[in-house]
Amino acid sequence: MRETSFQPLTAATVLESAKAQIRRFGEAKTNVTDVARDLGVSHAALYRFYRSKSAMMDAIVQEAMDDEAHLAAHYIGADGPAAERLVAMLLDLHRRKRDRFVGDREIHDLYQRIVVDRPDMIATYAERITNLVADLIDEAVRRGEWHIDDTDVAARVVRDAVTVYVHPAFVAQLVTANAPVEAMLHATVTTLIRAFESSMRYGNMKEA
Amino acid sequence: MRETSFQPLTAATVLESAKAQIRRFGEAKTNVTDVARDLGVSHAALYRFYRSKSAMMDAIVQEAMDDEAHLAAHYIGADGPAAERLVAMLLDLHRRKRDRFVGDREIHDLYQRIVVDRPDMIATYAERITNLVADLIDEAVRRGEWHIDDTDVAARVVRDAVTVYVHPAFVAQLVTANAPVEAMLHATVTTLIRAFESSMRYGNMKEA
DNA sequence: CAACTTACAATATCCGTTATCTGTAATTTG
DNA sequence: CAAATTACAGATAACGGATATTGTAAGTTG
Repeated sequence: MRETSFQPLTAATVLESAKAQIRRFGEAKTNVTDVARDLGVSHAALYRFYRSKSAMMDAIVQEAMDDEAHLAAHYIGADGPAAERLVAMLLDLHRRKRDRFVGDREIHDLYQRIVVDRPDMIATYAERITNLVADLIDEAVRRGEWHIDDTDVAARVVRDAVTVYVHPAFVAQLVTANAPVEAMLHATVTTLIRAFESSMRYGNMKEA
Repeated sequence: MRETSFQPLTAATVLESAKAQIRRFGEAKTNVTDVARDLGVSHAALYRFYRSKSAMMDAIVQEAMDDEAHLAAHYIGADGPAAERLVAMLLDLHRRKRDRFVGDREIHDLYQRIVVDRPDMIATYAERITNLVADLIDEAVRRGEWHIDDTDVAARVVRDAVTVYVHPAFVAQLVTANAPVEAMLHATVTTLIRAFESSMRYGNMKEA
């Protein structure tokens, strides 16, 4: 109960209660009346902050996505070789997903549902991360570490190649199967980097 | 109706009728009674060939998987540079999935369900394809085209990197979104090949 | 009057009943 | 007697009325 430790009702406190409900009972058994009861208000009060229940669910996942983007952004414009930073960035993104699956299962399940039900949200998120990768690649090219004629294509190659390590459904499967995920992610990224170091000419590939 | 053009009842004819039913009505509306009626026999007769309805569904997808493996095997031990053969092999695998999605939607949907419900079947299939990729890589290394210290790791890197282009759910999404899938697949595989040409040392990575 | 509650309409979910389907075994047929 | 059918029991799914939930709008309160 949030009610006991009194807090003003805000979008953030509503989201906290919603997450708490989902963690206890799962998304399926979570209804806005229970979330409101947890906050000590009527369910209608929550519609001041979210115009629907699904907007609330979306916001929870959006928060997680923002967290991941922030985590990844940390490696842009930082010191050290681009190769090490790219590996670290993608490893971090993988670990965030894995940690959610292992330690915050119900939220992970919600995230996974959104991946299916909201391709638009996922596309926006994917583009955001891809742009961060593109920024890192651009730096490496400017610093002369890598030689790539089309850094946008290179960024999308990276994104597609590591999707399997960051997509909630695959992470769940790989972790469950006890696969050596980090080693494989490392091998994959190392391979891409080798190509970038050796110089990649993509020619005139048309945009997405 | 298969009944008109008389054929002996075999596992293959049963599977044909099952596929025909699924194509017309979808998996959900397909029952074994209808499949049997289409063949002009009682539903119990089918249990001689498949010990359950789900075994029948599995067999349909297994047939598709076998077809894909056969398609891929074609490129092993063939003439021409390994780079061209790897690109062609993966492009073929992608196109088979895409063609099913575009021209045989109900069977594609069944395939996609099996991916979720039968991770064991998928794992076996994935390993089979990965082994073919490993064979092709081995050849390239033996012929001195590529320089790779651990071809099994390399094969798994290829598999993970192109999963997004051959996984039914992703193919469906990419094709629906009108993404330049073949160009991206080509860019991805080209990148991996560049690394292989330039020489990949994976060191002592532990097995899956 | 901003923040909330109560009241209510529309929608979705639950659940007990009914019907259908699956899988098996005893029985028939060529 | 091999191959199939008919008959049937258990499992699954479809149906529909009762219940709960969502979302809105009118009303209440500090």
